[in-house]
This record gives sequence, C-alpha cells and structure tokens, in this order.
Amino acid sequence: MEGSSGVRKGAWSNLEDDLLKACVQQYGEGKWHLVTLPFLYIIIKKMLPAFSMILIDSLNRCRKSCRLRWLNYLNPNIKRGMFDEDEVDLMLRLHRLLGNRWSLIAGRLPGRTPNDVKNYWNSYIRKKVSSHKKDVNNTSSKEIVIEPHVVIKPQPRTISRTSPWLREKLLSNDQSRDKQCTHDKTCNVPNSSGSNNNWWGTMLEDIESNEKNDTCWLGEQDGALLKDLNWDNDAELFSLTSEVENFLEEGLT
DNA sequence: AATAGTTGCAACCGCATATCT
DNA sequence: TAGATATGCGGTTGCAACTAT
Repeated sequence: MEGSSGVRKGAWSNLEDDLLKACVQQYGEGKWHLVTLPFLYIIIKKMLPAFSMILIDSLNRCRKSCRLRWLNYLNPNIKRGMFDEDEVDLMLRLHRLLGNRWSLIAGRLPGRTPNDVKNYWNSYIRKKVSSHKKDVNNTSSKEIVIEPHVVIKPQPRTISRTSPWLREKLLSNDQSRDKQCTHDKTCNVPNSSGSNNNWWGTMLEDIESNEKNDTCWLGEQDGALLKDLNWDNDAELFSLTSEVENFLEEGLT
C-alpha cells in the first residue's frame, strides 16, 4: 500500500520492523530524519548487500510513521498486557490532574506508551459509562451527560522587571541564579524560586489557594461525573492528597 | 452457522512547538 | 527575524478478533 507521495502506509511487515530496529540501533531514538532512504541504504548494504535493493524498498515509510511504530510497538521497553490495579489507580489520579495529556501520564507509567494509555482510557471510560447507563436504566430514566474534561491550568504570569516582588527575590538570591532568570524573559516564575520553576509549581500554588477557599480546584463537572459513575475511590480522587504532590516533586516535568 | 455489534489496538492525520538556516 | 524543517502530541479512524443474538 502506497500513499500519493510514494511512501508506504498501513500495517507494518516483519521485514520493515527489523529494518527500523536496525536503524534505531545504528542512530539511536529520536533521529528520525536519518530513517531516510540514503542512510538506510548504507546500513542495509552493510548488513545484507545481496538484498539491499529489495530491502530498501521495504522501509519506504515516512519519519512520523517510523517514530510511531518504534514508540508504540518496537521499543523493547514497552510493557505488554493488562494494566494492573496500581497502574489504573495512578492513571486515574494523573488524568484528574493533567487531563488528556497522555504522554505525561505515560511518562509516569513505566513501560506504557501514550497510545496505550489513551486507548485504555477511552475503553475504560466507555465501559464505565455503559455500565453506569445499565444501572441507571434499572432505577430511573435519568441520563448521564459526559461533559468535556475541565482541567485547570495556571495562567502565564508576566512579571514586571521592576516588580517589588521580583526585586526582593533577586536580591535574596546569588548572582548565578539571577543570570539564569534574566535570560528567560517568558518564564512564569523566576528560575531562582527553587522547586516552583515551572507551571507545576504555579499549579500547586493555585491548588493551595483553592484549598484555602474550600473549593474543588479540579472543577465541578469532574466531581459530578465521578459521583455519577460511582467510582469506589471518589474521596481520594476529590482531594488533592500529599501523594499527588509527591508525584510532582518526583519530577513530572 | 451466519450476522451484527463491540472491543482493543495499531496507524494516520492535522496541528503545535522546537530547532535550524 | 522569518521561513523551512523536524519532532512530538492528541484526536480519530480502520480493521481484525471476539461476543452476542
């Protein structure tokens, strides 16, 4: 199967998989611009000179396709099989925190790919909704409406260079840190502010302020959905526990 | 046994962002 | 600094395998 541009599409053959593995072995992950015919030709000619022209035609794939195949299937670190209880629990928590940011969620689930997580989540939600609908049909005619997931993210904060707050911070830190800060004009919080040097940091600040106001920082719609679906661990999911903060400190960035 | 519906997974597509020239 | 190119991400689709009728 070939696309209009001449590159192959559709399911990958074993031969293509082997060629891609060889290519990644040679150049490492992330060098997808090297997965091009001239480079491959050199590799293959070394490996199997007699079949080089046949083989070269076998990996006539675009870079994106190669990357996806490696990331979602060929990478030896990928963990196969069902998600265990802990993974699902962690996924739920992270999804509450991050929304549909599958790559970030997958980053906290060793061996799982963003595609795995996304597929599992979609199936999981589908199951939950369908089982809920069955329950509802048994009791009343009330319908469940799934609202779009609302995840609160901190807004970028522009800090004036003449801000008294910034001046105070700068004065209280050493010069090397000042240099780091000043070259990054768009940073939300100056780099010199310790662990809160990214948007996670500001999110935590937002969480704290919401907690003080006794409000649900994750948004009402999520809460309503979870209640409707009757998840067992509602209470845990609702409150921002110290565990979540630990996730952040461990390096979600 | 045949058919329709469902599920799980792999792959594609379009867009956003980062990097290079 | 702008445009081109490379890479990464999330949404969506296609399809084979499985299940229910």
